[in-house]
Amino acid sequence: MLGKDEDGGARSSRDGAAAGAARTPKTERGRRTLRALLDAAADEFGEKGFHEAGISRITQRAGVATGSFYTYFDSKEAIFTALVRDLSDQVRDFVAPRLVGQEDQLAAERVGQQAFIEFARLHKEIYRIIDEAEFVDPASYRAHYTSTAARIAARLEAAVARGEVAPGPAEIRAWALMGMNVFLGLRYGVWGDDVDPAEVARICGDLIAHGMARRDP
Amino acid sequence: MLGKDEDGGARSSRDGAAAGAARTPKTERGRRTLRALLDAAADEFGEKGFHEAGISRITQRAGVATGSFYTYFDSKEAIFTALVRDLSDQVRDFVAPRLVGQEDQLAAERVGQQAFIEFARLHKEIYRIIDEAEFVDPASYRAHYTSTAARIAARLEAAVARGEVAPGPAEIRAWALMGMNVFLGLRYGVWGDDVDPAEVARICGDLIAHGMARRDP
Amino acid sequence: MLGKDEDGGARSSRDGAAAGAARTPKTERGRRTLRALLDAAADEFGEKGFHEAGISRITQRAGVATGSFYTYFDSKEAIFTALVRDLSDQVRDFVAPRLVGQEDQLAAERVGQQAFIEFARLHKEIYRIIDEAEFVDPASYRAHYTSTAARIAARLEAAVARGEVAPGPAEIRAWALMGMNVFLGLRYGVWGDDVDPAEVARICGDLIAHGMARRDP
Amino acid sequence: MLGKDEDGGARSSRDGAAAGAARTPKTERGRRTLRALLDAAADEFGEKGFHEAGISRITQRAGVATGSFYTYFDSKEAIFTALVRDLSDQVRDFVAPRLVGQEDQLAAERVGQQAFIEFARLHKEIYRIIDEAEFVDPASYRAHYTSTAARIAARLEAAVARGEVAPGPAEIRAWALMGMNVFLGLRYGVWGDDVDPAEVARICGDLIAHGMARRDP
DNA sequence: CATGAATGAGAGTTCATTCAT
DNA sequence: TATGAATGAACTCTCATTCAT
Repeated sequence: MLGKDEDGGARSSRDGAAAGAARTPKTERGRRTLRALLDAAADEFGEKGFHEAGISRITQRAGVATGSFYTYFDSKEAIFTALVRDLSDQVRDFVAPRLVGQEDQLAAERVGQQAFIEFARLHKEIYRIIDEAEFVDPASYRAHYTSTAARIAARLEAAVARGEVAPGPAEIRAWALMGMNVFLGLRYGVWGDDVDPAEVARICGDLIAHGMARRDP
Repeated sequence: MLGKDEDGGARSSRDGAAAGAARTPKTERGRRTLRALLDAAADEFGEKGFHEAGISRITQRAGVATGSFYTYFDSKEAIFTALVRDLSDQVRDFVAPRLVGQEDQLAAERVGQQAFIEFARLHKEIYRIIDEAEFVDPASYRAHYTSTAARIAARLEAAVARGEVAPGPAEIRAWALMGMNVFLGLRYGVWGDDVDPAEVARICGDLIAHGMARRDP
Repeated sequence: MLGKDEDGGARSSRDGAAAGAARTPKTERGRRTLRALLDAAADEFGEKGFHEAGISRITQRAGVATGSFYTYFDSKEAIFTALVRDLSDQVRDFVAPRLVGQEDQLAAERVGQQAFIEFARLHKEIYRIIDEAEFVDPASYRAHYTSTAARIAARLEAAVARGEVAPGPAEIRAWALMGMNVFLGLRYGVWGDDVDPAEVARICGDLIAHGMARRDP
Repeated sequence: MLGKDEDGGARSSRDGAAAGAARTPKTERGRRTLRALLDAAADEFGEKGFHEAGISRITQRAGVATGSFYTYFDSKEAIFTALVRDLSDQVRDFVAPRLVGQEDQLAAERVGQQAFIEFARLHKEIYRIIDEAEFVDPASYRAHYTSTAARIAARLEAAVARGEVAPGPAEIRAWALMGMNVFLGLRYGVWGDDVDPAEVARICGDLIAHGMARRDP
């Protein structure tokens, strides 16, 4: 599943996306074909899933010949990986800017949660694609969650140091937060839009901050 | 992903498991063959995943002829569905008994969390299988989480009524709890056993009960 | 295709039908099972055709176990052959009685034609089954038409000798008559009942008797 | 069974044959492969019949890889249908030219009959293939005979109007003529060549023209 | 004589990838 | 760089027949 926590880092944003897996075209025509293939792949993988998707259906959607596919990608896995990365960048670029400038870490978590649900609503097929990486490319799936959790943990430790958050084991807490995040995104972003993301984020933020135990006066 | 919350209900435990998708054998010999196929399928799907798994490899593992598979299942999808249900029953039967007799609901959630991680450690392949249902049999995947969340929500509402839990929207909270549950199970049950499940459950339970905000004296 | 011309002969009528291909049961129970299998086979072959029909579907229709089939028949072909013979007897028993006592041979042909169409209307599935023998059991298919034509030819020769019919090569005429017979049965018996069989027989009989050339005064 | 009466109409002769069921190749090489597959299928279906025929045996005969079959046809049924149409065109192109320029309609029918028997002698396997369409593709089988009969009927009506043929119901007569035609083709074209087609046509033509009743002076 | 599970060869079909043009 | 036909291994699924009970 997709996590919200792509807060910048090494990769160059957009444009050069998917550069690792795809051959870089030298002509303008080639660039158009590559983009057409990625877009077609997003549609095809989104509709059918990795295994039901077909290379020739992707090329058909893109309006190019079957053989042209291998001018740009080495294999079906390669374009899938390129696509996951392309989309992963899009999440990061959507969420990251909204995290900065918040009052404290708890507020930032709440805002991030809300942004993530909103993103999921806009890109339902993307959610499914990244999820399937668990089966198509397990290493990257694992890496995605491990690194996302590590970043959340780092933020929590910093927040503890700043006195915004009560002391406690950062990693366990990070995985718990990520789990909430992902499932609320699934339920209120992808599966239904019956509740305002801001409301979801508020409830979730309150739970993270104060728990659910009865509060005596 | 798998949720812990299968606390009883209509389905008869074990034995009749997978009854919905498999043809029910009329002889003892048939019963043995069916069980052998399900066990073999759990191994095969667990190792290879749905698409890489092969019917003939399943029958080989089970020690029966290829054709015998179709005496019990209509298709690869059918045995997968049957297997998901079979395993789902196993989780429920493992977790449910430990939920009863707890002091209050917050304690029950903590105990359930611990039991779930322990189960995940014993059946790592199972976790992967149920996860893949999102792609192989989306309806059952969705049904699994929707109904699990509904049951958590019902417990929370009862707990609110009993005054054990502060008032708040049950459904959102339920999805948040389920998300924590699933991801902690993934991290500390399947991917690593470097932390004691009891410790994980304690931290998580504390988060659920009191949140992470700094507590002033 | 089926011909009308089963005018008695060696085979014992009904009852012992299909005796050649099926094992003769010794008990009353066995006799019932055999009959049930033949009836079920008529339905199954009639609906699906030989290749799409299934032994186990036949036994299901008959309400017996799969294995019981081989108590009575050696193979799928065997029951098919038995069935063709069973049905072939039925046509003969239906048509033959009406041929006797006609004024002359031309009248007999007309009456036979009418009876045949009427039979086809009552047993549409039977028509199809016998037709398929061309592919399932070519020898018997060929034998059926060859012997039917031979009998028609013999009748024609007798009629020529009696002066009822103009001289001419009997075999060619016989095949021509049989062809008309079969196709009119197909069109006005099996495919449609929009025309009265008596009318069809009258037109056809007139053609056989006087041809279609303009008759000058 | 095959009828002789494909006298022109909309379909473009040869070349574009089978266009309805086969994918149209875009290169010359593709055109050659398609033709090789159709020819190989005619041999294979002719020898073995539809159900005993095998796709891989067809591709072997054609000298192409198994998978190449599906570049041109969707299924075994599809190539069978294409083949029926291809062969149907061949009959039409063989018979139709000889019908024109005859003295009157009765002469045309006689000539057509003869041509049809001659064609059957040259293409025995074709006869069997089209016959099996009754079971493999009933719709096209039915359509073939229905439309053939309709064309014969139209010719008869025109002949009646011209005074060449005595008045009478055209459709019934058409089915009777087609039946003769088909069965004489089977007997004297496919099953035996012991009689000169011209002789068969002469006898049959005489029957059609004047019937078999004794002609008093 | 009945039962129903077991058998296994063989079928049609798919599709990622290659390659001649 | 584009094309689209060619490839062939591998798959799921069928079903007539056998046999232990």
